[in-house]
Amino acid sequence: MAGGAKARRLPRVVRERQMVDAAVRCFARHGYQAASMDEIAELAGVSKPLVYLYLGSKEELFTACIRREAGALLAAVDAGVGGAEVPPDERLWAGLLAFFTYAADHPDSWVVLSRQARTQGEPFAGEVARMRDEIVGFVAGLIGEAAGEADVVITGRDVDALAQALVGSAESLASWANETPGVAAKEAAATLMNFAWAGLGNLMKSERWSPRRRLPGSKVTG
Amino acid sequence: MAGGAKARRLPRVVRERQMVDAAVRCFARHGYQAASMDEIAELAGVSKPLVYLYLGSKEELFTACIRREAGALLAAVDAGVGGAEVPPDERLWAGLLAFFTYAADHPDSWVVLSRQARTQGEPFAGEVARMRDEIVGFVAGLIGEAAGEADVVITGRDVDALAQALVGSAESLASWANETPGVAAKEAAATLMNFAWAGLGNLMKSERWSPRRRLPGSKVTG
Amino acid sequence: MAGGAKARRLPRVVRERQMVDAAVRCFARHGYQAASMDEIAELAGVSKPLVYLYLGSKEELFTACIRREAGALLAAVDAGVGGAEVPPDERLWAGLLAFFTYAADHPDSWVVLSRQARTQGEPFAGEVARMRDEIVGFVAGLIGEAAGEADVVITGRDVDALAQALVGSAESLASWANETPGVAAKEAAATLMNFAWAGLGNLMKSERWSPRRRLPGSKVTG
Amino acid sequence: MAGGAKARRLPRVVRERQMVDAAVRCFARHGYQAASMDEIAELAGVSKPLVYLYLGSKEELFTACIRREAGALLAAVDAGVGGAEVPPDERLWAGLLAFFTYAADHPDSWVVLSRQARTQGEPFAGEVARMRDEIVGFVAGLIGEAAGEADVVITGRDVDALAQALVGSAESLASWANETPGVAAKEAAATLMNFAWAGLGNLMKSERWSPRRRLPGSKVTG
DNA sequence: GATGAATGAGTTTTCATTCAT
DNA sequence: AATGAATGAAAACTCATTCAT
Repeated sequence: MAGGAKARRLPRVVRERQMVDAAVRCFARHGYQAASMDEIAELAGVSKPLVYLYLGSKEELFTACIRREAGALLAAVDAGVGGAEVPPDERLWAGLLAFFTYAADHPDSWVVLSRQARTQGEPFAGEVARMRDEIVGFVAGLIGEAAGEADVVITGRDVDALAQALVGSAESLASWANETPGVAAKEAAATLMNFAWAGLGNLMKSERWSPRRRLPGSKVTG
Repeated sequence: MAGGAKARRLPRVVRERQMVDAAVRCFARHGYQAASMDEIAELAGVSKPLVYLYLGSKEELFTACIRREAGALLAAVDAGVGGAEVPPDERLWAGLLAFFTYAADHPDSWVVLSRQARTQGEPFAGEVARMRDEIVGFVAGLIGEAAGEADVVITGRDVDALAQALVGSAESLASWANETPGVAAKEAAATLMNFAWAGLGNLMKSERWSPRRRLPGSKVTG
Repeated sequence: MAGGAKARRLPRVVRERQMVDAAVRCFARHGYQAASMDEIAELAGVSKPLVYLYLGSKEELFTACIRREAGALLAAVDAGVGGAEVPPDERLWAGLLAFFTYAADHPDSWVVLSRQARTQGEPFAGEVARMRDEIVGFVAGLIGEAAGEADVVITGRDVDALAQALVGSAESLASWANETPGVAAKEAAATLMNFAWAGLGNLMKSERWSPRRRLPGSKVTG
Repeated sequence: MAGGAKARRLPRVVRERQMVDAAVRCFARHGYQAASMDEIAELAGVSKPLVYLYLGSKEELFTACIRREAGALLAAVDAGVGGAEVPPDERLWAGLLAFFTYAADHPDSWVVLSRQARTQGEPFAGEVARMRDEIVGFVAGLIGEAAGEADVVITGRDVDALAQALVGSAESLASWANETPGVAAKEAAATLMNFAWAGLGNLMKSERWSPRRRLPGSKVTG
């Protein structure tokens, strides 16, 4: 008797994967608090005590979800990005493409990481913040590298701020793309690349925007 | 006898404000689900039944928070932005400045709007999405206007995507600024202005970024 | 200024009547527990503290309702029934007619007395039981009287049981008549008179029903 | 180890029965609204969550009580009544006996069915009304049958009204018997049989009661 | 390896009731 | 004569978690 509809007595690793899969889905759909262990167990096709036996507690289960999904996202981006011999804009492009592709392919994972985990306070926010910091750091590195190549001096905080801005726009675009039918990952990546890298390029050329001077109360003149 | 520690028998409007104030704080700190009506009532200095008498239910209370804070944010931005006679970049600058200032001055409000409300599903997500859409629309208008001035043709969806990216980076920067000591609203606005408007400027000049061509599997050559 | 839509500053007696009127209606519709003092006060057109000022408490209010309505029902029946010079069957007929008429004219009152009050345990059940006992006693008196006239000896308990049965059938018929369109009070009274007085008459003649004798397991024979 | 004071880990069916038993008792004593789930759970010897897990909600629990008890009452009556070959008066006698016996043996059940359920509005009143209608229908059938045998023509509504009256008197007697020490089921059934069947018999013989004619305002003359 | 049975602790919500004016 | 403001107490219901098998 092989290939029954419901496999019993599976090895632990398989069962754990099923459970975390189910949990990611539930957490994505309902949020951490509203997702119930009952529902997760049912969706995983196991009994509740087994979930506790393998994953410990709801908190640990959520943490496991965050860790696994964060790792997968980072791995996907890392795999897409080339080594130091590739110029920074190419590396950013590759990273963005990998990122948008991951977000599109794993919408539940993306919702958990970008939304649910960050609103649940510690320890979850910290857990996902670590991953985000890594990405921000990666982007900051690229920006710094580009600045170096262009012989431009930028303060560390400016670099951080720019990286934050870029990552934020990527996050926003990813969610928008997931919710808007017909927006491909490649398209989103291209838009962002145009938007961001060009802006960075100008910064490199020290072309900064500043408000025009005008007399208080007077109308603006061309 | 003035200035007692605990004011009793206040008029309804005052009490309602106190309650919504307390609720915003609790919801910001713990999220919608984890915040308890008990805690909110205590923080507001009233009994739970009064909260229900005046605000109806937890759901209505959260909605009231979202509406009030979204209104305040929009009002702040609207008040900062000039009319159509002001050029778009100036209007964006003014809007960003007002936005970052609001987020810095009302961190709980900002957390509720940007994080908590958006993760709680309907009807809350929709409530705050309306406000965000207004801002995205405002930014999209500016971008379109700038494109018109530069005689550049951009598709509506590209404008939308750019607006999403810009708003996303502003959100990201606002949260980062709030969590990073010593980052002023003006500074954040300036960074974003440089980053974003310059990027848009390049787009206007049709200078687009595109990946360099390379043979599959081959190394990239500078 | 006379004849306004909402009269304020009414004399106490009037206000109390309004309140008890409203209470009877609410208690009839929702039952004692489910009826809320808020609703009663609103229906009476006064504020809740006034209800408490005049009627004391929910329990006292319900008791007041029961007392007033029970008194009204008894008064109606008493008024309809003649004195001792009238023969018992005529008195029963008059009482039934008055009773069915009252129940039809005051359906809320009847619901409160027959259903709501009796299910709420003490002290309410006792309150209404007193009234019912009076009616049962009245009926028992008539039966006893008729027995006396017919020179038949019946035990007190038999008389009680017969009175209980007669009153129960009257109650049942009254509720049925109120819920069944087109059944007049007079009709119900006539049906019951036929049904009951004839049965009593037979009893008077000592014609009793008893199960026929039959052999166990055998078929019944004519 | 048998006969422990408190049995733990019982199969679901057993627990459910215990819970419904306890619920019937509480509902009978306090009514639907006043009975608390806490008390029911305690009386059943389980925790509240288990009650909710097995029975769903207070409403469903009450419905379950009504259904079970109504079913038991109907089954008891059905079992007592013979088939169509038994003459109608014998069938009525058997039904009444079974009915009074059931009411005496299960006083809580009887209180729930006759009082509590009928005052709680829909869906409970409807639930129990179905059962009562079955009994009324059964009685109406007997009356009709008897009328047929006696070659008497009665309208359907008269039959209905008589059945309502008979059932009402049975209900009244049952409650009275339960509250009055020393009244046996058999005695109550006999009283009712004498009272009711004789009355019906007279109806069959078309001996109807009617008020004597008298001049308006005049005294009655023997 | 896996589960049916069970619960402590907490949630939102409601309501009769009172105070201060 | 009358009320807007306010609450203590308790209700229904849920959920993460564990035990015994």
